[in-house]
Amino acid sequence: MSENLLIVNGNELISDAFYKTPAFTNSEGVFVNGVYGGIFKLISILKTSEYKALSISFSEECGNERLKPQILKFKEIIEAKGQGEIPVTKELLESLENALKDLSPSGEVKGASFDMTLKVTSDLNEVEALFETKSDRAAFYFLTDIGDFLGLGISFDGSNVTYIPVENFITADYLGKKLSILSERMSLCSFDIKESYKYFEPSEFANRTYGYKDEDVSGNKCFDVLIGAYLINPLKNDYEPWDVAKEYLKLTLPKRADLFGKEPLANADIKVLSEYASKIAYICFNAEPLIRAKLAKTGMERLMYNIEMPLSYILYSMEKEGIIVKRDELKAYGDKLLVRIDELEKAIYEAAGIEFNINSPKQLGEILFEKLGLPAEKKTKSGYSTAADVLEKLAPEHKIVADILEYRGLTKLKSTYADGLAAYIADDNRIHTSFNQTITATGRISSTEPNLQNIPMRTELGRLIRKVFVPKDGYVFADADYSQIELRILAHMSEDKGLIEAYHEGKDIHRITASKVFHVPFEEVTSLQRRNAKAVNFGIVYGISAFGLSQDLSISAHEAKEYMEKYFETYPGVKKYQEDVIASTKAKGYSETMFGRRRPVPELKASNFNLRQFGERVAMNAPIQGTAADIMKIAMIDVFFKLKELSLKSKLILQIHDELVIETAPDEVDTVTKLLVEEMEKAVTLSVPMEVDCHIGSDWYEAK
DNA sequence: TCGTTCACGCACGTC
DNA sequence: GACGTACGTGAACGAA
Repeated sequence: MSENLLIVNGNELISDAFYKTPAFTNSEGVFVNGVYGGIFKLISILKTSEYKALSISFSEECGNERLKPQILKFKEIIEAKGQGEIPVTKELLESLENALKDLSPSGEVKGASFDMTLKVTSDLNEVEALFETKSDRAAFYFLTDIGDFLGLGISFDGSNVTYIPVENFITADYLGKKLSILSERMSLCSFDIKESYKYFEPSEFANRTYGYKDEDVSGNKCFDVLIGAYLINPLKNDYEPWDVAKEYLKLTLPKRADLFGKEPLANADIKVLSEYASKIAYICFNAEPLIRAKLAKTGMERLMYNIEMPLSYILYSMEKEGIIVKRDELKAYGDKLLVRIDELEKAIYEAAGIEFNINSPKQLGEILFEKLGLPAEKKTKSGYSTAADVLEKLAPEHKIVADILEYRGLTKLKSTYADGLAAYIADDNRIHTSFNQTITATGRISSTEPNLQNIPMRTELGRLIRKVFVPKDGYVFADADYSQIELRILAHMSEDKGLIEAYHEGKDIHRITASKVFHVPFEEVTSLQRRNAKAVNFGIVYGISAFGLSQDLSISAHEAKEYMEKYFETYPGVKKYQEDVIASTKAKGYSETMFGRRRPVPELKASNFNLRQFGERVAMNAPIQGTAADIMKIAMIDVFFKLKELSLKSKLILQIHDELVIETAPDEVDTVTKLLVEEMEKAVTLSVPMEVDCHIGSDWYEAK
């Protein structure tokens, strides 16, 4: 009960708002800025946290003639809602919002305003003095523009903000060092903190040589408002500062694009720059406690403090390290593809009797289904589907189809990988991808510019690209991946006896499944049976439908349904688990991983059947995929700090969901291999063993 | 009118 | 199920 009760001192709330909100009157000419601001704050707290009830106390004392009537007015409004503990309901929020409208002279609800004093200085003495400020925390924001560091906004109390432009003695490195030192004695908060690690290193990580224990949640070191907002709701498309300002503080901050457009920030007015950076620091300072409280309420403190925050530092380090790509060999690979692409292009034009743009699904559709009269399977919104699986079925009908498929495959390799990757090779001959921590709905990391998490693997020709990814001179790659981590998590979470037992046997899991499902001895499982069982195992993890499975295996929906029924007979715990997880997700409105990471699933309550079905698949998949992501993140942190503890030269450089790549010094190969396998396997203890395979190679092709 | 920019759909690479 | 990128297309926009 007490956990969910918000206790408010009414006098303080209104008094605080009275001084922070500019004076204004309601339509009757009575000053109401304090009431307005107070209710505004109350609503924002109630909305961003999970209080079940509200209790507001008042005292006679208020010490200010102008303040008193506003406190009384507020008391009147609150007492109309009930006495003592008032339940927090939708109705309560609505009536509070209506009260706001009544208070506003125009009837329009306005956002709160920045209660901020901004000082701009680059005077060395002043800056030195500023960094001596006594406080238990600070919020800052590095204003950067395509690599240029322009200035720093920083606040120690959430109302006085200083903007320090980079000039003269005040360099980016100087400010970074100041922050590093500051981090030794106070908690630091920023927005998208990974971007500031270029200049500053929090002492928590700089001095750390070991991972994080489950039991000590390291609550108060670094804090990233962006990551916090993401954990609370991972479904949003973006988390710009203005967005957080609006959601948590009801403040309006212009979007960066609106303020500066595409002009380089260096050209912008110092006043605009300083205001923008300072407001973000202000937002961080004031949103931090709200977000911390919400993370505590929702049980995501460990995720935030022990996992995501240290991870952001590690991702920065991996990005900075990068991976060497052999420019010339990549070029040669592309040229080789081009020869064959040209041949195919000619053959396709020849067969079609006309030159057209093969890359255009529209034109291709017209050629195949109208000019050549192949049997069409109209699928997409805008015309014929020419997707690979459709074309494969058409292949026997006309020789052009096979050529088109090959052409598609080769041009994909050429444009996305050969040419695409080449554009990202930096002067140090390395590709420095961006690992994004706040994109995915499930908790996975994503990689962009370029995406190094989808380098070809399936076909031999595609896989050859991996030969151009190499470690530095004399070094090798150590590549470690979890074996079927998601299926193992399913076994653990579903507590299915058969599946758990199967993993303890330590034999080929797909073969065991086939043997059980098709009732044949382990040794007599055919390769087709194994393939089918594997597809079902795979599909189950995705919460696949019978239709989806039928597509995967190119069998009828009826057959697919039979497979799934047989599967559920074999592993009844899995079926039970899936039903339970759908029900609980629906009841709670969100799914949860083993570590408490949440994903809202509003689709489960949709009236549209297909959307609801989608919601069910999400509910089945998100806890599995998300738990795998959590485990890998823990492993990365343990591996990273272990490398540091042992003062190894080897560096973690890539993560591909269930796989880690370390650029390994030749004399450290044995240590690193052992370390990787050990740390990854012990990142979590499940009811099934965790298995990690590690390979060494002199390029990524060989190491995989 | 022409060229550029943008959002969108499609196709396909990975785990 | 979860992503990111390349490409073609058509609409919107601005300059000429």
